[in-house]
Amino acid sequence: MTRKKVKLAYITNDSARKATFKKRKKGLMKKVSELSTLCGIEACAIICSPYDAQPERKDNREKEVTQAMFQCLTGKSLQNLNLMDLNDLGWMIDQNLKEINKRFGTFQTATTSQMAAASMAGPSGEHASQRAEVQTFEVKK
Amino acid sequence: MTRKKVKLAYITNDSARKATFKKRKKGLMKKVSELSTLCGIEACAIICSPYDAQPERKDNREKEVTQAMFQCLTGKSLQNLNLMDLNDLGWMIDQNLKEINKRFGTFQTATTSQMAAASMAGPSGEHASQRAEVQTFEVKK
DNA sequence: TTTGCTATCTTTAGCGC
DNA sequence: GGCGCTAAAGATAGCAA
Repeated sequence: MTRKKVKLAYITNDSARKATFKKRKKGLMKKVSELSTLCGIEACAIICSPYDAQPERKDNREKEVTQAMFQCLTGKSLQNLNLMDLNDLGWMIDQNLKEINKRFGTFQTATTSQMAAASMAGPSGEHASQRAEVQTFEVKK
Repeated sequence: MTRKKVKLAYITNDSARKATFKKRKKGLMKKVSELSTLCGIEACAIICSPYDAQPERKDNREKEVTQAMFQCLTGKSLQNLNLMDLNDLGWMIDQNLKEINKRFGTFQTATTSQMAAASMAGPSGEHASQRAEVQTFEVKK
């Protein structure tokens, strides 16, 4: 039982990697929660994971998604957002910022838009199926 | 040496709380890093902290800041952003979104803007001195 | 596949400097 | 204030069912 000390390298075995991911994600969530409670601060972890894939959902969730996003960035009320889905977050941000950029070429978020669109588009538009949770929140790749 | 088991509650003693914060933040960063390496995923932690305050810096850092923000949200290249400053992140988002809202009352980010502005403004505009790091990144309150 | 177990490894609270 | 130490508490790899 737990003979080896951890070799800090990518776990090539699929099931072993997923098992470790699940255990360590749980532990990480607990750590984040404890740090928040003990020190009276807000904290969250963002984990971009290939797991927890779901069928696409394209319904309108902009309000929930953006609220979660900004609560995360501003560190407020994260405890209330546990496990909230952030499906299509990437797609939404991408579309919003492309729209902003299109209408405001000289607006100060123009570089943001371009950069975000570039970083999120990827080679094959895989941003359309992102999925996430807050505290600890995951983004489906 | 470590006689008590942790009482999961706010540590009222100032120096003890800060000491615990520092130790646990370090541990959390290590956990995040390990999870990322072992499972081949991108991850970051966002810690909103009252510590590490700095004199205000108002220079133009929008590009860096927004790049870090979106890399964080999209889970790309986080390893390259270790300890990058995100000074004035909150202020910038606030201003950007207020501007967007002002020009696009019916734009789909309008609710985002209002919510974000409300949540970040606070009672006394303290968002002007935010400071942050990525992986694990902190936001000065 | 998931759940439970636990020996072993890792983190960290409490101290002394 | 910070750093180093140590033992208790906590996390988890490997296995069983």
